[in-house]
Amino acid sequence: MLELKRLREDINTVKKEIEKRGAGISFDAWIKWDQTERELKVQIEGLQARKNKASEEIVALKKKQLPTDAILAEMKQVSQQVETLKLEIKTAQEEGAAFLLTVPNIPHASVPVGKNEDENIEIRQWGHRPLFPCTPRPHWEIGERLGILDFERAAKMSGARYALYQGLGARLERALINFMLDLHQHRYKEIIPPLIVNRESMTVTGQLPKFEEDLFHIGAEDAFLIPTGEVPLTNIHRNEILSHEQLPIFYVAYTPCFRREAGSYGKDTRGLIRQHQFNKVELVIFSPVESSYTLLEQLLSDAEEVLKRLELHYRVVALCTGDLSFASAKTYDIEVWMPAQGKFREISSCSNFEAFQARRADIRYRTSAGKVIHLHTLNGSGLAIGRTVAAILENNQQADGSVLIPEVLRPYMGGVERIV
RNA sequence: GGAGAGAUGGCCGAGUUCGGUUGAAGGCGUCUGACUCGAAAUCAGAUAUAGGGGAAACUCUAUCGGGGGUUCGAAUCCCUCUCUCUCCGCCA
Repeated sequence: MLELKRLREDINTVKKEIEKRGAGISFDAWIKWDQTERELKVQIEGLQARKNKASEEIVALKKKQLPTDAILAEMKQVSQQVETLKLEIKTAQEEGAAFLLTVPNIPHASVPVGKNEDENIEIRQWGHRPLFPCTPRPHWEIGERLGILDFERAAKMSGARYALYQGLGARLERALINFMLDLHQHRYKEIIPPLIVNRESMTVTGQLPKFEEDLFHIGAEDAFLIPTGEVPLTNIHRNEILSHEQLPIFYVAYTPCFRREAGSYGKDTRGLIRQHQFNKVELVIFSPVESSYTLLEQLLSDAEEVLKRLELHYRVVALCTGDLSFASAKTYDIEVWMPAQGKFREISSCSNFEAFQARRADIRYRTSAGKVIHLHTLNGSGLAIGRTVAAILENNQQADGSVLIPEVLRPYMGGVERIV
């Protein structure tokens, strides 16, 4: 949610900034609602003040045992007027608030302006493409041949876009989870959150009200399966006032994630890239406002560190305004090299939401100057586990069909060096 | 699932029986000043958030878990939802 003050004082700049996303949002109706709301508020408050004064007068009259009929009758009327005006203001408020929940965040000044992902900017590359004696196989083929991935049986029990891991495949997935959690321990506090959250939690992080069709909904409870650990982690401090000494707060959590993937029919239909259920290690930071962009770089480098240790070739891109997600002010994607596809694929997304989520969640902190203000939230994948498995299978495949386990994972695999 | 109790400011905790200068006693904490070489102790004062008006001093409005109702007036009465606690049942 954007800052009301900013919208009121500087609507034209805000419009221009939002326009960079290419979202095509009109603020005209909101401006009217807001004006109506403020006008009605002045009227209501005037009447309210009269009522409060009258209330004191009534007490005084009663003490002196004087009649109160006249003033009671008058106040009854005033109360009715207030009632009517309140009904009017409620409509304006509800319409205005509902609209604001659908407005995306303002991109940070450093975000490159562009229409779509083609205009994202590559920041750096790390490592180099592995060389193969013959055409590298896609990871699903490798996984099925080695008997560690079974998509057919997963489809039988659940449908398309589910995976069944077996044997060393399951062990590799678990090894990655533990490796990543251990790696992030030095800065981040480990959390195991609920995987089912309520409507409000989803609204805070921005999945609702706009993207309900992407979520798995549990109708009987009006609850949702989380699409990312970001949701419960960010909601940890909902409606809280923290002290500046507590900040920044770093959290890491392993969670399964659940996504409907509505509208992505035909995309990545094979393999581990796009699943309805996948595992992820998520990093979330609660930051003082002045250091959130420094911490974004920190977050990014913490996520990169995982790929470096796994010795996987990757690049970092800065998303352009047209590719930025709804709640984000600035996002870096980390893309890992996928040899079979011959391209980089997103494996982590690190974002600074500034106060966008904090305002929705009302997460504030007391500054050293004693002011209470909304803090900044950041999150990043550190990393998506399924995609990491895919990257390892493809990048580390050998001519004989086996797959080498990255050295750092071997202690997590009981010393296994190679899947054959 | 059944029966009951509760939710008040940064924290603890009165007030709810009998609705009326109660934005809310008291304590703790925090801040400022006095005392002190300094500190502790002590004393005095200050100490919520949001929004409106005003150059400012200041002033008005809302907020006692959320929503709704009764009333001239609600922390206080009624309804409802959420959460917490106690007892019983069931359960990994």
